[in-house]
Amino acid sequence: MKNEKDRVTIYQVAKAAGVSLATVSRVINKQGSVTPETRKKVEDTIARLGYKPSGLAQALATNRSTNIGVVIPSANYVYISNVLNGITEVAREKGYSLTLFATTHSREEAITMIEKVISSHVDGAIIFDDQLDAGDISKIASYNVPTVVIDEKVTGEKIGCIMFNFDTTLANCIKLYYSRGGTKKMVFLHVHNAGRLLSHAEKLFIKTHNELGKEYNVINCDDSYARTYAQFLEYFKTNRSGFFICYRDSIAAAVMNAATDSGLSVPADVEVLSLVGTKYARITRPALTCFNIDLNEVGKRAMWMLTDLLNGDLVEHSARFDAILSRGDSTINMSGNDVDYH
Amino acid sequence: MKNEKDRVTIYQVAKAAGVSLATVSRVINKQGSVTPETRKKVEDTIARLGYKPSGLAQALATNRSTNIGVVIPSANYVYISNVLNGITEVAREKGYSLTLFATTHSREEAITMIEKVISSHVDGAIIFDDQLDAGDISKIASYNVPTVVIDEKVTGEKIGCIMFNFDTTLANCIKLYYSRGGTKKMVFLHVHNAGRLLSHAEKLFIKTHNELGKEYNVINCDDSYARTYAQFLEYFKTNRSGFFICYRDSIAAAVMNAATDSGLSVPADVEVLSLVGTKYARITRPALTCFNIDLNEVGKRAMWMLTDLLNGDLVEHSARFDAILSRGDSTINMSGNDVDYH
DNA sequence: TTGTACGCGTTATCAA
DNA sequence: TTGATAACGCGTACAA
Repeated sequence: MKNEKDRVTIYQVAKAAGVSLATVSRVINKQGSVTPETRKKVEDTIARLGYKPSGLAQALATNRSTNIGVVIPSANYVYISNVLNGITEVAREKGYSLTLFATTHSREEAITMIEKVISSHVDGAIIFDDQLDAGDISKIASYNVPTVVIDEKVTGEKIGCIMFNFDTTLANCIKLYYSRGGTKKMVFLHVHNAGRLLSHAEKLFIKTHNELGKEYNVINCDDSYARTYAQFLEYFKTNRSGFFICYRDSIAAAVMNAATDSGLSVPADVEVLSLVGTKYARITRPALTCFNIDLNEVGKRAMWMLTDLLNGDLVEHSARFDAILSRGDSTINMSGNDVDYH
Repeated sequence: MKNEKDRVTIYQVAKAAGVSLATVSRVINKQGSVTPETRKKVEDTIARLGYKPSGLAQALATNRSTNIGVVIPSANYVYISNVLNGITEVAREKGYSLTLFATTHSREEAITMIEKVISSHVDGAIIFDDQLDAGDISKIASYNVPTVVIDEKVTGEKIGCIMFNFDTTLANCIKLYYSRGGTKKMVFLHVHNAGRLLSHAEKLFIKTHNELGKEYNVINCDDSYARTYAQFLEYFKTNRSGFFICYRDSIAAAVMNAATDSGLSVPADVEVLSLVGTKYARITRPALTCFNIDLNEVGKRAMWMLTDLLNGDLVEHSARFDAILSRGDSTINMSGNDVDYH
């Protein structure tokens, strides 16, 4: 079928088929006009030699790589892989490949990734990384790389953005809780360096409590199930109640399991709410009440916006996803919608 | 196509700095010798013009793209994203970018992805996809693309593979269960088209039972928490006991929750075991007994093997990861290790 | 130390 | 319908 030596080039195909390489190119791209017989001759030699055009050379010649750069934190979270998955789906549909640029928690590294994205000659980029601010995004766009940003408000000719809105839902929840006679003290679990979504929620949590004149608490915890579970096993030895607002399902489950394993009843003694809910909120017992944004859908939307941007017909450069309260059994007085996690 | 604003090229930098483009190239790659002053002059112009070398052109010229192709199913599973994450970590360390080729359940699509990998001119590939068999892998390797395959036995000059071993652990578990006086009927949950790992486990399950002369059951179910949960809510109306072996945590949790929500006790009435365990096995109550392979580690190992392959010094072309029984509270007579999910 | 010229594998523009 | 030939942006022997 093929020699294990060098790559078969278009030139070798041309030579073997006894035509010019221009003709081969026409056959490959089904462009221009070629005699059916020459076409067949060329196609046969292509098959015989096992020739595959080099995407690299094609991209260089056409200035189109059909490749999208994706910048995401390497943190192994379900909701991140949900976003990635949504992007993947639409990208496949539209014929784009994805080049992954995974960042750690360091901003320096994130900047490096931006440089790589620019160098990599991708047709566009989707960025979902807290380390990067509007300035960084503008920079990448200034290099003529159409970009869609997730969870950061940036606008521009070649920029689209998708925003999350947890604010309304969270504020409503807190108010509803107290208006329905909630008496447990509300506790916000602070995770260091967990991104702007959480710190923003925390600010809102505090602001709302101040407005209502209610007491609250903020507790530091690790972004790890095991450690948070251990921490709260200790915690519940002296504290026997509370309403805990947690970053994501794992953390919420840690608090909840620590509570039940300490002989407390959820939600009678302890109530728990997860901010970034995933399908795993459904497998705990009790099921977790959580805020939900369909992050798979967010990924799809991001990729759609990007293709529109690439085609020059994106009209609405900004989209918003509102968090929906998905009611589980880990809270008492929250009313919310049912969310289908398929 | 429309003309976009032109990219700053090495040639423009050379012209602006008053040197030849070879000199600029030397500065970029820190190769050859350049006078400190010329170097500074060039570096300044680079900064002033905001020049970024084109990875495409570099790759074409050097025949190295510093890019690895990754073929994985698009199914949004935790264990897949764990593998991807492991690959990502090491790739970042070694200075490689990843190009993602996501496949659906169709074999046809998987083949297409193989073609794309070959075309994309990547330096190497990591493949984790059940749709692809040894022949497909050999094909990609015949195009001189060093490849590491996960969960498929393939050998070759430019090929490495990582195998999973669930067999020993599963067979031992089954035998142990009966030898310790297990009386519940064992039930294997068959999921259609869920890949060779599961179908292999199923065969082994049946074989072991036949050898022991024990009765067993196989039940079809969907690879979805919600549907399996509903199915078993129905099931437990008439069946009040059993030992269920499930594909992954979501499915196992569905069966377990359906059992407890039907008033059954786990593990007294119903025992549940998850084959592909993840950290989510720890957040259910009772905690799930599961088989565990550190898939993050698998991803890392795959990438390590690939870099060795690329450097021509891979000695052991084949690696094996044994499943470890991680004991939870969803079974009675299983002994196993503690697994740290960090 | 620096510059010239060619190659990498395509596409695209002309003539023929 | 075909075939030279010039880009595309860069690396690199080789020469100066």
